[in-house]
Amino acid sequence: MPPIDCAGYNCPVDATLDMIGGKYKALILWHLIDHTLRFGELRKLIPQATPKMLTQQLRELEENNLIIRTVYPVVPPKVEYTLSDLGNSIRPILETMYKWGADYLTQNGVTVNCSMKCPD
Amino acid sequence: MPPIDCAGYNCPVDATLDMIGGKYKALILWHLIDHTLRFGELRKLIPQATPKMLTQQLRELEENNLIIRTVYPVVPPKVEYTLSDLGNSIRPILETMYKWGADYLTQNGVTVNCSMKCPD
DNA sequence: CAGGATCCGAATCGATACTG
DNA sequence: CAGTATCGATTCGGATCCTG
Repeated sequence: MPPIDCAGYNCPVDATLDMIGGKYKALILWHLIDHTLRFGELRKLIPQATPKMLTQQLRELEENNLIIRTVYPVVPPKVEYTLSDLGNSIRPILETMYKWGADYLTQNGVTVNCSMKCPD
Repeated sequence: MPPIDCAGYNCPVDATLDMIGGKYKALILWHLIDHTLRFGELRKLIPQATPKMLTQQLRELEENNLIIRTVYPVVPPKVEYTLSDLGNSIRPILETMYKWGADYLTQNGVTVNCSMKCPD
């Protein structure tokens, strides 16, 4: 493992955090694994996020090329979100974090009764 | 704390993000791997963090039991920070994120020339 | 040496209302 | 349906000065 200016903002770990560290980003990505979803579906899956926040997070994920936004020129409007290849490549990170977090919560008496993709 | 629902803020991935997502937390944890460090040493390793921020992040890491703060009752004051077992257990996450981030940066033309523990 | 205290501007987040 | 626009509350982060 190669050198970089550790102190700088370009540490790989920080770069990763910048990509998925946003308020609802991990949740959005997780929901999109193996699922193409529409805006309204994401709203239902993540009700605590206001439309504004959801839009913002989705736009940032799109800018980072983690997700693909497809607009169908129909009425009523239809927009679908799906993971890009880059988005898919991040799956191992989410899974590693999921496992650690689940262990941690469990050991602290929190019952983890969902796979985080549960709201199905 | 009772069961959680996916949509709630207690998804394991979010719990993990809450623990290591702070401004300099990943960096601090990374530096502490295999190293016990004093406050002043951390300051030199992470010069972009003001003392205030560094203290704040360290306190939060301590509250989450990721690090151990040892105060030696001497003058001048001497305080050492070291990873707890829980802190050590998070290493795989940091490494997974490091690898993904390094690949990403590399593929985007950013030269990653340090191991993030480089400032040695 | 290792911080605490204080001030303040910037950024984030949320609730609500409105639109093509 | 899939967002915008606006406003206000909260939080974050940095600069500066102070202390046991």
